[in-house]
Formats: sequence, C-alpha cells, structure tokens
Amino acid sequence: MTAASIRILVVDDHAMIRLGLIGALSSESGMSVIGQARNGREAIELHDKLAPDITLMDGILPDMHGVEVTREILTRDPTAKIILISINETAEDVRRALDAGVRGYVPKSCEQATIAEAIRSVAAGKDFLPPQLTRRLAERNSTVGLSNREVDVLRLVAKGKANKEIAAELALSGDTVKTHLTHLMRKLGAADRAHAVTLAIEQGFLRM
Amino acid sequence: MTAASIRILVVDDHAMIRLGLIGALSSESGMSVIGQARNGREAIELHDKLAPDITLMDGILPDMHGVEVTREILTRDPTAKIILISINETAEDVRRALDAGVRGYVPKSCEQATIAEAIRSVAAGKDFLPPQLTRRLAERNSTVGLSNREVDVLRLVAKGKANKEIAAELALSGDTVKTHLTHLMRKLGAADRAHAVTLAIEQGFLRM
DNA sequence: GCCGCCATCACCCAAATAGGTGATGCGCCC
DNA sequence: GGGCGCATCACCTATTTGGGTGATGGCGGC
Repeated sequence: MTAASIRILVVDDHAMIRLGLIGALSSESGMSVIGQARNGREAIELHDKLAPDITLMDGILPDMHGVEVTREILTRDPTAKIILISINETAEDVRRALDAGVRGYVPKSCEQATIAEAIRSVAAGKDFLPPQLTRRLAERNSTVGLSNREVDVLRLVAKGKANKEIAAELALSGDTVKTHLTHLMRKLGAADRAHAVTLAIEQGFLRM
Repeated sequence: MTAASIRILVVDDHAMIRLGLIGALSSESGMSVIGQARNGREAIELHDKLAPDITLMDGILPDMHGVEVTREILTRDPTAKIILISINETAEDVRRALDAGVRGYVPKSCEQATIAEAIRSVAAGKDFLPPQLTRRLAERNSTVGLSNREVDVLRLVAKGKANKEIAAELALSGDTVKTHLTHLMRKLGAADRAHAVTLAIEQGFLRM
C-alpha cells in the first residue's frame, strides 16, 4: 500500500538463524528488521515497545513455545501480524498455529524468496501458507483430537507406565485407563501402545 | 599457523542457516566461505572439488544424515576436517558423530563466536567440543549400544508391529524377537516396549 | 584358547494388554 | 430435549507381552 518500509521483529533463539534472516531480508527492498528477540519474554516486551508490522516467530523458544508467545502477543495487540517459522511441518502443528492466530506459516527449509513473499503477503493483509502445507492440511483433516484425559494417559504410556500405575497416578480405575487407551488408539489408528507413542510424537501430541 | 585464510565449505539444506553462517563468518577475520552444499551428494562432490580446510556440516540433510556424509568424505579424504552443527545434543548423537570422525561438534543454538572458535581450533588441529557437551558425554557413559538386530526390531515395534509380525518381517522365530526385545529393553532401561520407543527416540536410535 | 557379545531358537509361566459390550452422569450445541 | 462427546467404571476373553533359563554357532579381542 504505502511506500513505507515494512518493520519487522525477528524472534529466534538461534543466533545463526537471526543472522540468516536479517541477511536475507536486508537484500529485499521495502522491509527492514527493527528488532530481535531470543526468547518469548523478550519477544512480548519488544512487540509492546516497537509495535512492528510483522513478527517472524520461531516455533521453538527456550522459555515457551512460539504458539504460546503468539497467543500472548495477540491478547495484548489483536492487530499483530505474526508469521511462524517452524521446523515442524505436521498438519497438527500448522492447525495449532492457525488456531492461535498466526497469519503465516513458513517452514524453515524454505528459500529466502518464500519468506519475503510471506512477509509482503501478510503485511498486505493476506494470510500466507505454502501450497504444500495447505494441501497436507486438507488431506489430513483426519487429524484427530485427543481429549485431555487421553493425552494424560498417553504421556504416562510413553514413560513406560503400566495401566495399573497410570490408574494410580491419575487416581482412576484400571478399567477407565483401558477405556481411554482403547479410544486414543482407535483415534490415532495405532496398533498398540508403542505405535500410539510413535504416532503421537509424529503428530505433535507429545513433546519430548 | 600461516596467515592464509581458512577455506570453508558450508553444508546445510536450510537457505537461512547457510546465509546466517556466511554472514557470521564474513565478519570474522582469517576465514572465508568458498562453497555451499544443500545435501549430502553435493557436499561430497564439492568437497572433492574444493578440498576445503574446514567443512561445516548440518546434522540433518534431505538425502542422508550428516554423520553418513562425514564418513563418506573421510573415506575419500582422511585428512578432511569436519565440524558437525547439529540441533541434536544427546550424548548418543555426539558419540556417534565422534565415532564417524567428526573433529568438532557445535550445537545450533550457540553464538557466532563459538563457531568461529571451533573453526580456528579444528583448523589448528585441535578437536572442539563445547564444555557442556563433554560433561554430558562423561555423565552419560551409560549410553548404551544397541546391536543392529535390536534396532531392526525396535524400529518395527515403533511402527506398532506385534512380535509375531516382526518375526515374519525379519524372517525370525518369534522367540528370537522376544530375546532381542528383552535385551534392548534391558539396555535402554525401559519398562516396556512403549517406553523403549520413547527412550530410543530421545537417545537418537530411531529417527522419525 | 577362552571370554564376551551377537544372533538365533526353545520352553515355561505369570502378568499385562487389547477389544468388546454396557452403563452412568455431565456438559454443550443446535 | 435429544444427540454427541467426554469421563468414569465394570465384566469377559483371547492374545500378547515380559522374564527366566538354557542352548548353539560365529566372530573378535586379549
């Protein structure tokens, strides 16, 4: 719209990636990096102070997840435009990010031009998702939703707990644990508990 | 030693990280990036052609693992000096990298100065491991070695196969599968197969 | 040459798991 | 108000798992 430069805040804990982003964007016209944060707390503070046009947010930060930071920034400034740059490209992650209000989602593996395009697109008010992600998102709308309790159980399964131990830990009957397990295995399409762990990690239900 | 510049080959599939590294190193004196590769094949070709003083290698490449690439380059040129830049910092990964002949291991989360230091150190013939990693390596010499067969079995366990199916797939008796499983669970300190999957992923035996 | 590790198989047994059916109460949404 | 998903529990049953002990052959190291 205006000829003014797009003001960008970069959030990433890896110094190298910050440098790479700054280097990449400095060679693009019409945009400039006005601040850098290396964790969620800094990001929130700096966003308050600088009110950037676009925030490039890494998915994984030392103190909190990029999606959480996004949520926090949006409650403070609902007009904030945040692009998530994530290494993780599962449909589940993308869905969660979009739910949190992210306006763009760019995989870390992309080329410089893609990021610049995403920035221009989001700055202009259009959401940006790379085509292969939207496709995957469409394919995988079978993406399941595990209930809270099911995730509770699964987390303990991943730690090697037997049903009886899980029951004790969650103050449940053993039968209830079995019911949750049956349900979550069916939802995930898992053959057994070990498979459920693999699938849950793949789909981002369990973070390690 | 000599005043000549250290010639560096950068291997990473992420354009941003390549840019970040090049940017970071360009501000350091006495070193220059003379080539870039974005996958294992390119890395091997370029290393043959350029014979760099130092190769900065990403752990995860699209076609092969950085450790494999390292092994391949070292068979072609045993004097090659390779520094692995990995996002993964488990003791097991470090151990494997060192076994493969890596001369330095730097986490992706480090500062620019650390990389420059690693480069100077390795170029001078000294190995480079950040102190927190050597400490962790010492602590965790409980790090186990799973045998090939045990990993074969574990991989199928992670896919949700029952022992009987695993036996069929690997052309083994069901009892043998059980033996491997018992052994690998004992080695990993796992309570059951689901736990074994979690631990193996944590310790880098299974890549997803 | 012996020892240890790997890979293979066998048998026994107790315990855990997976799957099914069925039931209750609660909260939410249309 | 009826339907749906969640969370909770119970009972039944077949299958799987995990643990033990024991055995063989091969391979590598000291």
